[in-house]
Amino acid sequence: MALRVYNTLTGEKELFVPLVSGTVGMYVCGVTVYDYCHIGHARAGVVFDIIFRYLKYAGYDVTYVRNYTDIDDKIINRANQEGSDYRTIADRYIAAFDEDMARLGLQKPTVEPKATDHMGGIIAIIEALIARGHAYVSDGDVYYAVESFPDYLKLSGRTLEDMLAGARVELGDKKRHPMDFALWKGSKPGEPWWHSPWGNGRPGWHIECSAMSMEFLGKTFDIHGGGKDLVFPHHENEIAQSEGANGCQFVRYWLHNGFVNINSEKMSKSLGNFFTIREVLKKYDPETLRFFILSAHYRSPLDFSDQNLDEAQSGLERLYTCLAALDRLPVPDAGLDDTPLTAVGEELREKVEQFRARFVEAMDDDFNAAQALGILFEMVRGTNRFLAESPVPSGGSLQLLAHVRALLTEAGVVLGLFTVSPEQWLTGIKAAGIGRLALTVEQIEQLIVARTEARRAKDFKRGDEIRDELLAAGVQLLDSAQGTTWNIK
RNA sequence: GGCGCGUUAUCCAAGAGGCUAGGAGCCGGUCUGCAAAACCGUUAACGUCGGUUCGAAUCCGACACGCGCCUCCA
Repeated sequence: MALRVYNTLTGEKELFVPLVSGTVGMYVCGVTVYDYCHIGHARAGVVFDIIFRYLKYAGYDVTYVRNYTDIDDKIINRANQEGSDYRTIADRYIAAFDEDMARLGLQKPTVEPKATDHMGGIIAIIEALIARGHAYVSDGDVYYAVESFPDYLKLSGRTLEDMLAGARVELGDKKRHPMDFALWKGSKPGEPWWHSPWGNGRPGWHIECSAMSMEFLGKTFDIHGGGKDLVFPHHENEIAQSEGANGCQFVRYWLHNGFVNINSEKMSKSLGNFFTIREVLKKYDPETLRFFILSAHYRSPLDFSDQNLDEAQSGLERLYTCLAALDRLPVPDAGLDDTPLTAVGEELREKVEQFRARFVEAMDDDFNAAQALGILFEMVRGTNRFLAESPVPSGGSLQLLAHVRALLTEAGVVLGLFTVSPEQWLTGIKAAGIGRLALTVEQIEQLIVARTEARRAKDFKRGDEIRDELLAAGVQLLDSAQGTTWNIK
């Protein structure tokens, strides 16, 4: 029973052993704040949120750093387009990011630093790199000399020759080698700038993450995460900067989440096939989106479609329906009860006893949330079966069911699910559908009354007509002994 | 072109040498005036061709197809 994680650096699942026993330092690349976040950002956010949650559940004292890159060419371009300044753009999209992530139920990282608050650290690293012969000044810019760092590209397992064979590298006359990258860029007129030993300018992309991770986690730390698309060049360059400047290992375990696909193709800005988080949340509940993300292993591609989101909602509804049934049960007596459980009850008791170990086993295996969900569903099935057999449980049966509820809640905390009460979630799903109906709630309820009267008069033909009419309008009737309620189809 | 990943039933998706994953759906049942919902039960799979092995979805090789990175990306 020990946590194993897939390390991009070695290409293998490894036993996770932190630098300092009992603590974990984790840095995850946040976003460059120049636009609203899309579903790919949602995935990265949720994936590292559950990694954060699970590490804490496993007993670690976790320092989780997730940055905002709030100075970059894209932000400047956006500001120029809008005729505003980089700060206005950055602040607007930081606020939007915070709002989106909060809606998805992400826990706040320990620290959320901004690049522009770390200019001192950035400049210090560049100075160290120049002093160690890893960087050079060229006409107001500073570049990293990739040939000075023998380990360059160790994360993606390639060589400079491999990369150049792609033949899409631009030759810049300021660079000594085409793969050299900017650490500091001299500012052009009208651009934001900071003082530096090389003149006024701004940091290149990559260096801010080296500076902020070192500031909060030290020269060497345990986990660095981000999307797969950051492996090259971003993380590769971070390694070159941090290890070049500090002369020691930068990160022990590199974790990368897979892409969100649309029709099996990567969702990305350049392809234009992306959905923003706020668009999707107009149609789907945030926990449904989270559940969908958790339903595949974090390194696998995840195909985004309405059908898949609908299926995720059905699955989550099954879990919530069971929780709602559990919540309707009376509180069990404290006293012991010797009434033996039925065979079905014994089966459930066994599931309850094994639950925590199986859940931990799944999560210990490189955070396999999809497998963990399977274990939840198995317990739900056992519970439903037991409740079907003993609809009015008492004594020891109630205690067993209370135990089920506690375990589901416990797993829910790790997965970030079941954050609202089951009744509330189930009615929320219903309420979300009402806006899309042609009928008002009053009309629906009038029709239901008319149908009830028809049925009482044994006019089933008329009753069924009303039922079909409502169904065609998207309203599904639920008859029960207590009367008729309804749902959105 | 270089490097890497994937292909599991109708669909989504775990698993990684012998041990029921799971969800959605289909079908059957309970319930119902009949239905629906809910619940229960049930079904079925490992891209192709070879190899290793007592035994292969799982390991090895080839092939096919799909995807990713090599340019800004979570």
